Amino acid sequence: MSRATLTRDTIVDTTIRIIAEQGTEGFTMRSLGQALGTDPTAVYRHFRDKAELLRAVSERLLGTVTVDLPADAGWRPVTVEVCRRLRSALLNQPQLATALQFGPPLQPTEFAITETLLRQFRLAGLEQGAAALAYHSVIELTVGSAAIDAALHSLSSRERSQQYFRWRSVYATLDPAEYPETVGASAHMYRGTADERFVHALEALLDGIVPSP
Amino acid sequence: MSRATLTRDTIVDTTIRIIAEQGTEGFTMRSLGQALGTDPTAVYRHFRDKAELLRAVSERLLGTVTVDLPADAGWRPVTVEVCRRLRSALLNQPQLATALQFGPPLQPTEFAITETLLRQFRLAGLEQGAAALAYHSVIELTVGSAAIDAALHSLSSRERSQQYFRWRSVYATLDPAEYPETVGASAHMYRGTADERFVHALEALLDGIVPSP
DNA sequence: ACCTGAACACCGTTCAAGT
DNA sequence: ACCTGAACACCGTTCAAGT
Repeated sequence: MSRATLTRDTIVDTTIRIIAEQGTEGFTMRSLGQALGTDPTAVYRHFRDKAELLRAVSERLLGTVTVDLPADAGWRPVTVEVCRRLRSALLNQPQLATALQFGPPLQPTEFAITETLLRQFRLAGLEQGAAALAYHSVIELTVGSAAIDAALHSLSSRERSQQYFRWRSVYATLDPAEYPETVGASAHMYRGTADERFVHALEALLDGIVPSP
Repeated sequence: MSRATLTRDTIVDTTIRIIAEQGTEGFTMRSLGQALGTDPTAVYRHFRDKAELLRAVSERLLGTVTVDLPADAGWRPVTVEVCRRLRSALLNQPQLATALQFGPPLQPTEFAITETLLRQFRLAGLEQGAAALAYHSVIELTVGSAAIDAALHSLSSRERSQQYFRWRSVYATLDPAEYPETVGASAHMYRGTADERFVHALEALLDGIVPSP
């Protein structure tokens, strides 16, 4: 398709598009070669291996997380915004949310995320040690939310709603003698969007980290 | 090694052992066949495919999460214990924490986890809708903590500590002009064990979900 | 009834050969 | 300097053949 000379940027662009359209498992070096209109092995001129390519992809995706943040919104809205963007970026590359990465050795954009979040917690009045713990806490929640939602991310919002509906039905039809609470709460499970549930969880976590006066 | 006739239980046992020793990527149907002393394809007599085998593995691992819980410890210690056990089980099968699964269609042991957690939140005084949201919140945090820690899980505790030390050093040697908060908090990052950090985050989340009176 | 082993359709990656 | 394409060492899985 894309007919220009092969560059790292072109390759990263195409990789992101393939993963968005076909999911992680649909992306292979051969499918990438076909989308680029080159031999599959031509990519190895620009990236040492598949892992380095995916690292470049994550660098690109995470680069959007800390740009153009509202300047004077206060620590809490900024924290929520950064975490929502991070979750969204992770959804676009399940391999990232999944494991392996996270934790240094990181890339420049990941340092920017760490710095931004730590700064918000310091602005909220936390000491350095408490800010570090708070940072680990929100990262764990964000990664988990993305990992759970990743499987449904390639679905349309309509299909996603149907899937949630189906899951509620599964809970609703369990044996009420054995699973009374699950049956009772079944209508409330998987309610709203995954992003809304994530924000709710994040707000509760922030309430616990920085109790309001 | 194991010389008995092939059964589903034997196969699941051996799979868990291989994943524990060599990690997820070290487990292949061929390595499984070798460990069982059979042809690699013999397993297909007992499991439709690799996915069904891994589902049986997760069923086995998650089966330990809700057994023998302290009867009268109160909702909060029980919640923490269930989440810690769940996290530990997920660490033993990174594929589970990773994605794809979670969310129905689930297996019996997963329903037991859902029921137990919902029950604790009801005991804590939450309405059904609030209990469902609380359930989603703690699951997200638990899965995320396991996913982040999965990469280091096959290391010895000594190697793990060294890794954390190395990561702190990375943060400490960043440019303090660009990353002042990260450099300042570097000594506090990745402090203690991953389990301790997880419990800290979980306690904060529970504080936010059920404010103390 | 259960296991074997050749075979198939894939992977990521290497490397000599082309232009 | 960059790309090609055959080839290698793997995968998961199928299926006819063995016992």
